[in-house]
Amino acid sequence: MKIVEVLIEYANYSLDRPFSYFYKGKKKLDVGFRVLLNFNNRELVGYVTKCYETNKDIKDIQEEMGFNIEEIIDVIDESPLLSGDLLELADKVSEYYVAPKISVLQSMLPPSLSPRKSSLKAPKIAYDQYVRIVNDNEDGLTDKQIELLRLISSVDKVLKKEIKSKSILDKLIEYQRVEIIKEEKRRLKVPNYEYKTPPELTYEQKSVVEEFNESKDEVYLLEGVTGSGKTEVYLTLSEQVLKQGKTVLMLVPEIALTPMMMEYYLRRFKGDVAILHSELTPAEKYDEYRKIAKGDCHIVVGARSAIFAPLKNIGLIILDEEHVESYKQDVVPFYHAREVAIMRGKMHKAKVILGSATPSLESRARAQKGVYHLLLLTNRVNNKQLPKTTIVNLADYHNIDRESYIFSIRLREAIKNVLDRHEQAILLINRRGFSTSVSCRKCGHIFKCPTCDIALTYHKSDNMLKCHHCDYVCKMPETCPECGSNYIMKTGFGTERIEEEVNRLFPEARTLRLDSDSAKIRAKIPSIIEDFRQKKADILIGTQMIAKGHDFPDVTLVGIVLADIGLSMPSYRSNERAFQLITQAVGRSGRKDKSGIAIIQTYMPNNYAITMAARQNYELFYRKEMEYRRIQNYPPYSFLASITLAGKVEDNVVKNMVYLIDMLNQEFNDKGLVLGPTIPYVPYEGNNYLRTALVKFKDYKLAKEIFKKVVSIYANKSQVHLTINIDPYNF
DNA sequence: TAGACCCAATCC
DNA sequence: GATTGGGTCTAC
Repeated sequence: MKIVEVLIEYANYSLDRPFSYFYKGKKKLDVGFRVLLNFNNRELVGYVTKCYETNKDIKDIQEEMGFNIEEIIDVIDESPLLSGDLLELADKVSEYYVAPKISVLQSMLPPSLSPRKSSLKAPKIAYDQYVRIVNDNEDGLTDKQIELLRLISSVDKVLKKEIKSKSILDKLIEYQRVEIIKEEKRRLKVPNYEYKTPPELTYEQKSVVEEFNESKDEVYLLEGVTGSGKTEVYLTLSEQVLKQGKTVLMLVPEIALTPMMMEYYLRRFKGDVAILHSELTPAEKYDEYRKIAKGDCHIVVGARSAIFAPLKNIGLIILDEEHVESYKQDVVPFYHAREVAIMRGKMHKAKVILGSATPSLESRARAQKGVYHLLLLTNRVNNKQLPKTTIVNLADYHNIDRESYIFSIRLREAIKNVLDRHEQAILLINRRGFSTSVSCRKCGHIFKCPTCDIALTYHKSDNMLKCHHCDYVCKMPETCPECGSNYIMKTGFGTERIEEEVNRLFPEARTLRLDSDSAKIRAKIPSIIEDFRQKKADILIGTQMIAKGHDFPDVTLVGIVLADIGLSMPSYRSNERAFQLITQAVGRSGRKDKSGIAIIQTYMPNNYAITMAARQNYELFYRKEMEYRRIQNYPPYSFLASITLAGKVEDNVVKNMVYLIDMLNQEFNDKGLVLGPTIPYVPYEGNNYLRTALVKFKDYKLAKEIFKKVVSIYANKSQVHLTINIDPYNF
């Protein structure tokens, strides 16, 4: 008989401990297996963390333990899901982020393997059936049978479904001349790109590669201006690592950029590459994951969760565009792929490269202190000039076009010039939809999301009101639900409105729009980008999706329609975000032989994030922003953690929060600053009222112990539910 | 996390 | 006296 300790699939602090069961069956069972079990009258999936053989009587065991134990219902897996090193990593992640351990395991594994009940219904291995020769003796066969036998033997193996004459095949199988073999199928179809001879590295790229090779440091920050050829450095170093017999983990930020990096890696390394990103179907993820686990490939290109890819013997981990916020998971366990990459790098003794043109302040500060090794690429590969950039002050009415309240005279003229010259333009507005808020002119009622309590955005294309935080949608009402009047007012604008405005002012222009609405349909993003690259449109309108990484040779104008969005967001990072977005967007303009221009419209023309971005001056921005962070005592000068309480009764939540803040103040004493209770930006979620406290501190170890204490106190409170977010981004 | 259980309020 | 609902407790 075996005794197992399991973690239950509920990611809850009060259940974040092992539960014991026994197993008398014959199936293989060990640490890392999923099991089906009965837990408090419910059938659930558990993850085995301990497993040992015993000869003792169950009665005695129960006596020893002090409670009754049951037998598990069934063993789900035939082999352990996670290798020892990934398990160790899971421990570190759950420890650092003060997160329930099962939540980490659940985020590490693809849906089909995740320790939760729903994984049992998720896609399984798919097989292809092949026909293969066993014996090519033609004696006693009919001519038709011989014909098929010869046909099959001319190739190594053939897909069964490609053989039309089923009855002849059946005979050949019966006579044991051929057999059917099953092979695991790869459901993700990757294009077969042609290999291109890599370009000769520039002098600068070469010296970066050399500096990297000669150094023994663990973490590198590769800071390279847009177009300085970071990708080629990644590819070169990846190739080196592969030659040493080690593997490479390449992380990219989200969908919009993955296809490009995928293409580069597939071109260079062909079938040695597995792809793992959020846009894959569960079946595809499962296949890729298994392919990696079996050791069938040595490179993984993927988004955030790919940091947990089951690669063995990792030699190099690269995070491209390390500053991008999508590396931070915004639900439990709230991990940041960069931090996990560094943890994993240490475990494997693998080097970690963080690459960006506009590094996050924390990374750059660590590089400054020598914690990371700074590598610089300062020249653009093709000596492309930086675009000439103008900031237009929207607060000055002289600048406003009479016929359009969205475009200034300057931007409108620039668009016209681009169209006249048959070049292309990109217009960026970091907000999708048509109008950003809808209200009743008569009674002032603002249309808000019933589950999140934030303003709904009007989408004209389907005449719907949508919540940009959850997936709530409703038809655009004709009358006000409060007072019945039909004076409904729409204010603010997003991508849809810009597109309409462009079509009105420039009816001859062909436009394309790219935001997460148009990207709802899978695979539409690459096709829109490709259409624009092939000049099937003159103007591309979009959100930040279009700002990153893409290279459009004919774009000579980038217009940022309203740079202020994001700056007004209540976050200590809003300047950094705005700077990064504008810098990236402006960098899209111009080509080799002719420099482009960029126009930034704003009501805050003197904001340093905007002025520094216009000049593409990272260094100066970094210094100014660091100064601000130092004065305000924000990261990287301190650690940050947010604690949120959620509950059905608002009063209750507030009272508990006040009590919690009191407790935090006592615990931290003068070693931390506790702020709150604050009503978060999304104040209401899933029928729960939310309140948040923010803690600034310098001593991480101390804070972690305090948080653990807080968690243990709140674990069993049923009125309020507590979550902790270490290094949060939205405060 | 969610079902069981308990107690009180509410209904006929 | 039965039914409903909310809050609390607990799981191996």
